[in-house]
Amino acid sequence: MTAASPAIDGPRSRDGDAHARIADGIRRGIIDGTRPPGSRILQEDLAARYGASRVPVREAIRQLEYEGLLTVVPNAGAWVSTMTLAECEEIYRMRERLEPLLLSYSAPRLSDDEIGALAELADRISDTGDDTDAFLELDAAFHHASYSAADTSHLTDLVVRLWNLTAPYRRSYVSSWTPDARRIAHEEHHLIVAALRDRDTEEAERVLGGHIRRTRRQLARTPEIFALSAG
Amino acid sequence: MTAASPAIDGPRSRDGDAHARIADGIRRGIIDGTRPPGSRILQEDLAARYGASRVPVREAIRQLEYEGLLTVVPNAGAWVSTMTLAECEEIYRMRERLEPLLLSYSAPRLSDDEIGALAELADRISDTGDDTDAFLELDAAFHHASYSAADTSHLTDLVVRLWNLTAPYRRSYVSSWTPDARRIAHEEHHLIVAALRDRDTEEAERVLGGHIRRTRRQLARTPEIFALSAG
DNA sequence: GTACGGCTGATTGCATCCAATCTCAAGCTT
DNA sequence: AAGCTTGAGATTGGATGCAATCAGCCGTAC
Repeated sequence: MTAASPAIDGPRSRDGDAHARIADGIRRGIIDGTRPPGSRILQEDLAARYGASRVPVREAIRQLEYEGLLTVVPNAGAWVSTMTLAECEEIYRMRERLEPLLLSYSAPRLSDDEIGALAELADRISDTGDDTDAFLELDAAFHHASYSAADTSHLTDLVVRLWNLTAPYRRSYVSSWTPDARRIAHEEHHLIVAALRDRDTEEAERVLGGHIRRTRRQLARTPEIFALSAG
Repeated sequence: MTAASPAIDGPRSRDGDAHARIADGIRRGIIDGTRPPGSRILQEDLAARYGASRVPVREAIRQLEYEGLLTVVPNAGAWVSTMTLAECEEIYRMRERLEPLLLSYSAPRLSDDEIGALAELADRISDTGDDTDAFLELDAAFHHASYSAADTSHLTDLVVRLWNLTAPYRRSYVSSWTPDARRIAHEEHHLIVAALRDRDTEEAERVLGGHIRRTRRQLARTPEIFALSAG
């Protein structure tokens, strides 16, 4: 009864991370679109899927609730959170102020090699054409790498969390971009790399802030992607 | 065995909020100094104190871990998080960017009456003299009230969370202020009120940002309050 | 005198079990 | 025919119990 999962968790031992494994799994499902906004989360399903009991599942659900990814109604259940356009804009405004700050921590500590890798990533992003999945993956890698040298804890976590919150909508949003909009995004990436090369942190902050601000304003012009969230 | 707490939780019923009650209790203890940074959190203690079992206690611990208030080590236990000066400065830099944003949401929606109440609060803060406890309470009330009209969700929660994270250190920090430093803080409160009265949101943002920035720089000059955290 | 290994108590991680609550549809009343 | 009530099944909330792990202590060997 306990383990639907075959043998992979054989040790039945207490690594003390069952809840973390489960939370990671749910989170990944939300980010990659397997669990769309509004879909139900059943404790027993997850327990079976991860070969655990409902206790660590409940801990994972509680954690994801506080990350904002799940909405829990007492005695009723948990659902993947849906966002309104206004909420999504709120997140983007927060990112607009926080990510330049994070970049200001990271930029002075990036090595020349790391900046070179960023330049290469920016090139590859420019080559993605209209392949949305490729763009999403490389775009996340680019920004993440640009922050990688920051010796911050809370700020880094928060920025990742804000990315995750909007992840379910980013796919349909990005796929609606015109070729022109894509081109501008690509150019902004190259501008960030140039500013980092110049060791001009302020300029890098400014370009990044504008990058996020521009995507926010564009988001406001595509409200239809939030209509289907009610499921 | 189950209930060491006398009778207050009599209904034994499942409101579905046992974990929330417990989390609130621990959080309050951390904020008011009852549970100082570094102090141990025992699951069974809490279960007894709140007349619950360890299951909801664990959910509460998971939540507070996510908020950053607790540090959990697998198979070992949970402790109230300690912060270094660098971490605390990081939090202040985040607040420096986020609280003006939150104020920009709230300011246009504050009624004249609410602004009048803020003015009165600012006056009362000016009268606290060197009563640190009174200052802390009124200062929190002032800023909270200035944000109260914001129709935001994630941003509001986050700002509260950031306040809570530095709460254990704010008391000893504020009590180290010179009369001059206190006077400047009081004046900044009045300047914020004046900007709100003028319906000049940008100016209010600017003053608030400077207010937080100034306290951050002052914090950097009193590193000794972080020494006693290992306790 | 000091370092190492095994033992005991305390504490955590997780599974299982039971009760309370919700959902939803069928049947009854008006 | 529409609305309300009632019951069964599904699902969650919480309590209890047990195994795994950790911290500290004592005894022993060198």
